[in-house]
Amino acid sequence: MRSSKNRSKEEILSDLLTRGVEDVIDKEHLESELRSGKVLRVKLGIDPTSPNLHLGRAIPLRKLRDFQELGHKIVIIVGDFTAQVGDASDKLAKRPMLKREAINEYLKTYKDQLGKVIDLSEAEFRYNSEWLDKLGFQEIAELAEQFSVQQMLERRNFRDRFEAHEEISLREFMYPLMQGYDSVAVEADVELGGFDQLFNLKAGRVIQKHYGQKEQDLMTFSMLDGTDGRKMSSSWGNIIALNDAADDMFGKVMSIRDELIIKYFILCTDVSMQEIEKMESEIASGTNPRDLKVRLGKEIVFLYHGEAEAERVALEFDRVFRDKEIPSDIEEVSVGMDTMIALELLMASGALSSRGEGRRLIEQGGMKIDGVKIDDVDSPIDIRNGIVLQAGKHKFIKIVK
RNA sequence: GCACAGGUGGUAGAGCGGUCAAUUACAACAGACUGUAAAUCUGUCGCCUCCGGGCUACGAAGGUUCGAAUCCUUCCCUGUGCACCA
Repeated sequence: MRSSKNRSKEEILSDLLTRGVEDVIDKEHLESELRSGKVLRVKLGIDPTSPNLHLGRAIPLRKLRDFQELGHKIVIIVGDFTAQVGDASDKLAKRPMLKREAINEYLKTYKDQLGKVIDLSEAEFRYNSEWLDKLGFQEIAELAEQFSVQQMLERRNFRDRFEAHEEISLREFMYPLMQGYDSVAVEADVELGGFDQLFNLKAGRVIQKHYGQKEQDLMTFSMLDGTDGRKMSSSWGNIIALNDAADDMFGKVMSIRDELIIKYFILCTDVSMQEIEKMESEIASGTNPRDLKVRLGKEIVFLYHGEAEAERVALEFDRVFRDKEIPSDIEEVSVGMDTMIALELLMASGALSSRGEGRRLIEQGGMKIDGVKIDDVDSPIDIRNGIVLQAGKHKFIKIVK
């Protein structure tokens, strides 16, 4: 875990309850609990539905870290059972059920990723198959009794689909029940989630009450937009993954729209709110957003790769994209020839998947050898050891014999 | 079970006998410009090509036709409505 800047408890506390927060229920109760000195059990459910966690998913994780720093116990529910069922929260249409093998596959990589944000050694991990596998129909029926169809249909994405005559599977109604039952199983005091989780989190309160437990408080957070401006989601392919290589991570941050900069600062970095507000007014008064975005990129890379990498990567980015120089560390490909036709060389470099694509790239002026544009598909290239082939803006390959 | 609607390229979603490798939007890629891999603008966006064209594609299999993503048959799948619900 990369610890946050030195913040006082009071600072953590005020950030915790407001920064990037959409809802807190019950706010007064939670606040007094937090000040009571009691150790709270703070739950976050993670469904292993894709191999990579991303910055959006890291938002509640970062909140968990805050709770940890305040001395509370965090409980990560790995939704190995629920992942098979599929949540409807973030989908307009229903989600496919995942195969068990796929889930296990995804799970393998999770702990490393989680460890970048939270302190694993102090976290409690539970798999919800532990209790959900055992639930019988009797009990499920009892859970279901806690909700009416009308209540379910009040949920926005169910209602919309209902009105549009689209399918809503009964299975999807079950999901909040399961998630709620998780809260009972681990006796959660607080549950966190994205804004889209509000309904599910509330269901947890109802179910806990049914089991005679104290109702959990809940917090939801703003959703993060991805690199293309749509909500960050693995299925859109617009994610910045916690595992992304430092260069890639920085580059992706630089490719977000300017309008998202502040939101990213709030949701994905430890930069203080005062400072963020200052930046906001700087932007308004005409500061070049690029500079702030660079700062943002560094802050984010810092969190997941450390300070040295953050500095390095920012310099590298300037070198390659501002000054148009050649990256310092590039892939090498060896070709066993003295001279090659441009297209053949391009294909041999492995940078592209089809020859048509290669032709296009050359015709569009995207192929360079040692910085010199090659504009004819057929032009012969002398292969000297170490020449640098550039295929478009991003791909650099060193050619060796 | 009955009726209806539908299955098209990474996604959404047009096309409804030839002019369809398939409108458009988003995503992606390239170029210009810039402040960056922002924004904007331009171009590209199935595979191969000796740039003439060739090949494979519109759920599957057959069929009609000189010619089908488009019509017919069967099958598979999806959704909605209705019926059934002791």
